[in-house]
Amino acid sequence: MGRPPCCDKIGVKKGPWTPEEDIILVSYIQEHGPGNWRAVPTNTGLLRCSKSCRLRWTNYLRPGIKRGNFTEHEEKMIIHLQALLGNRWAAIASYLPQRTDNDIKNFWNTHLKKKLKKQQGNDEQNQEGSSDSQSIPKGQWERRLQTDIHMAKQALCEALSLDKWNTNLLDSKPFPVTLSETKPIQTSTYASSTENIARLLQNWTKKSPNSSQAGSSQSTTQTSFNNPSIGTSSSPSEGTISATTPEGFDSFMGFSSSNSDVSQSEGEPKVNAANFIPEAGTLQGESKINLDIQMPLTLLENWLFDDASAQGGGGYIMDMSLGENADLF
DNA sequence: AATTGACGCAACCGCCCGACA
DNA sequence: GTGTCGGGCGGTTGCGTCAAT
Repeated sequence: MGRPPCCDKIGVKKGPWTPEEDIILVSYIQEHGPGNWRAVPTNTGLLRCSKSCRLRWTNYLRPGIKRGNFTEHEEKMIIHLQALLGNRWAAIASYLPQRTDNDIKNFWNTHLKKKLKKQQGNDEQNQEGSSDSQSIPKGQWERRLQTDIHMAKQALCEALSLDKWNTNLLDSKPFPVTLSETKPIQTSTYASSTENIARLLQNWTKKSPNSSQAGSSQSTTQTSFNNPSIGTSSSPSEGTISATTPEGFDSFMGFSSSNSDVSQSEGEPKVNAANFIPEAGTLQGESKINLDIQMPLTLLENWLFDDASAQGGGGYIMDMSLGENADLF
């Protein structure tokens, strides 16, 4: 059987997070950086499992998360990447740094799965048993394997160029969300707010410098979020920057990197490519596909390119269904 | 206005893997 | 070489919201 729970269930709170808990967690991470999740509940006094803290941070509190509707552009990227990578949401998410794997997974399960099924239902030459993503064609497995091999190579490359990375990190663009950009806290829409709680917190800490939690972390508010080397420098993989990946990937994929779709719909603050922040990639896709960014055209991207060519190029990617993709192999 | 079913999302659970002693 | 631990990932569930009846 599996391992015992990461923490005893007695006294561990479950369910939705409260604003207070969020504030405590973010304050702590601002001071200490993400990582060592085991110590978070004990050090913060949060009655939460370490996993719960980590998930809350990565899926909701982490700076740079884009919420709200998926754009058509994102949707098509997800469809294609899912066809290539399968349900490896973390890997897929690394190409959409503003989205969490959980978000993508949910979006896939609630929207795209149905959409594709419907699409294939309309397809006259629909073949039995091959429609769902669960049954992965043999060729796709081979590609997966090749992806993994490639990732391993990339990891080696990265390991050999760590110093360069760290230098780049320190020179990298600071966390783009400034206090002037933040909006007033809207407590009434807390849970579903499109505002990132971290932004709220930055605003909050500014507004209430006397608060014990915020006060102690205020001096680190900017530095922690601005400087990715703080608190995360212990992990080499967390020092990677994926900021250029989506752009390069987008442009490669034929999407306009200046596409306004990249920015947010439904009233969210616009986030352009320049607003990709190191943490967004470092804390999300982590060590795997982020490695690809060192090479403008990775093997994976070459595959995509091959696929595009095989399909006659143009906007095929946009319209490709899973079944069609399966036929490629 | 009340009920009900569908939908979407946040969070949890179980398993796996790598690091380390 | 082995066991333990911490972290990550994918699948699943629970609950709130909203539209249809």
